[in-house]
Amino acid sequence: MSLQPVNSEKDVYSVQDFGIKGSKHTGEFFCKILTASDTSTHGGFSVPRKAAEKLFPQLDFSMQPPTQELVVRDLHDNTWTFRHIYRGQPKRHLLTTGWSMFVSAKKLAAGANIFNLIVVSNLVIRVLPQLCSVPKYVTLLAGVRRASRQQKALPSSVLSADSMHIGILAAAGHAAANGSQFTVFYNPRTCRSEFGVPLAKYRKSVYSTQIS
Amino acid sequence: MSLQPVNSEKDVYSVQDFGIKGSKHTGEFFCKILTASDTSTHGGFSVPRKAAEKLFPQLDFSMQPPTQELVVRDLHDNTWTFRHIYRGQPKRHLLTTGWSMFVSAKKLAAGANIFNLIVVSNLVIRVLPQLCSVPKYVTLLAGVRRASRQQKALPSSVLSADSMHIGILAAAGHAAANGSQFTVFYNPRTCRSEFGVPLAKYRKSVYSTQIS
DNA sequence: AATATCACCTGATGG
DNA sequence: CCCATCAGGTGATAT
Repeated sequence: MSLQPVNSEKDVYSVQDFGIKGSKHTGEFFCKILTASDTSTHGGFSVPRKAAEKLFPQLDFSMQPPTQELVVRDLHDNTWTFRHIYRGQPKRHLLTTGWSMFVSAKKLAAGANIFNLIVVSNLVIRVLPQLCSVPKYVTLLAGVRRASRQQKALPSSVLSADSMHIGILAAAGHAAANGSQFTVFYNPRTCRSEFGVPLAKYRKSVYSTQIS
Repeated sequence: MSLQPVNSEKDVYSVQDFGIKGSKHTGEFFCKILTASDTSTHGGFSVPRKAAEKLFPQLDFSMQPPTQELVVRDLHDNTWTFRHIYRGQPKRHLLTTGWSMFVSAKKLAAGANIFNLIVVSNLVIRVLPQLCSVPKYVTLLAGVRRASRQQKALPSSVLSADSMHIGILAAAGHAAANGSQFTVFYNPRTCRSEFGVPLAKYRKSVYSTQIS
């Protein structure tokens, strides 16, 4: 999370402007339980046909094979670039180059073979309208699952929670006083989650007032 | 083993004529302990450089990449075709197409990761002089290892060993009486073997007389 | 320097 | 018929 000082009213954004465009966006997402093949280091992401055709910018089918570059942005405003290709026999949509980096960065993992269970987390990706003439936002919920083997707990800070709060507040106070940017790191939650909720729905239900 | 009736003196071959050309052949073989990569379904066989350069027909290095087809014959006179290619960074000799069929047919397997142990068996391959102007025979000892998991014993015949001998002799006798061909199937040994011995050496030490 | 392993792209196959 | 998995070829990297 990056916090920046507000210099004018124009820098204040409402939740509605924050990328998710309300009802216009309804239904424009898909959720897929990741398979072993999707998360293996060996291959890419097999995109369900309907999702690709409905949500992705249309491919130029005169190309052999049809290919395009998809630039997506996650909730932390990190951008990810994927090669989107339509190939194979029978033909199918795949994300190849760039996908494995995303898998490892997000610690995505397939579920056990028996249950093929993936716990969906709160990761949301919007496909940037880079290759469309009409801006088009796509929401993609990516599944996240804890590795089944017991993970080493991240070395938590030797500071107490109170000390950390104080430190963070001090940093924020200093930045505010000087009009400079500062960054707050937080631990992404590592517990399992049973549901994936579209960001807009979450915000609507949680916030009663706008945030800036 | 295929046995055929002898019809004339010209059909009698000495051991020397049986493919292995005595001292001319000395040293023209190599032995390699197969790695996991060599036997995986994923790739080919990584040929030790010295072996490839000394024993294989020379590649045409004007090709990009240099490639040739190697036709080899095993002791049972089965022929196997391998694509021999020199590629990668750094450059190396590989057998690709055809190798995996050979691996599965011969039940080749890498050793345990810990020991990388392969038991060398009595498989000998000669590279046919197909692509050389001067006939050139190459001996290659391929490693064989039992799968470490307990294998189902092959269903042995319900016949006793004595009964089988009698049956085989009867078949042979009938074929000999009628001047027809017959075939004896035998179980390739499945036990581990600590050593690989060149065929010529083995024959020299075991047989005091020629066989036809 | 040689080569074992790996990441990654590919079409084929079959549930 | 979709797509999960597989077999196989490639250069990069580690050993």
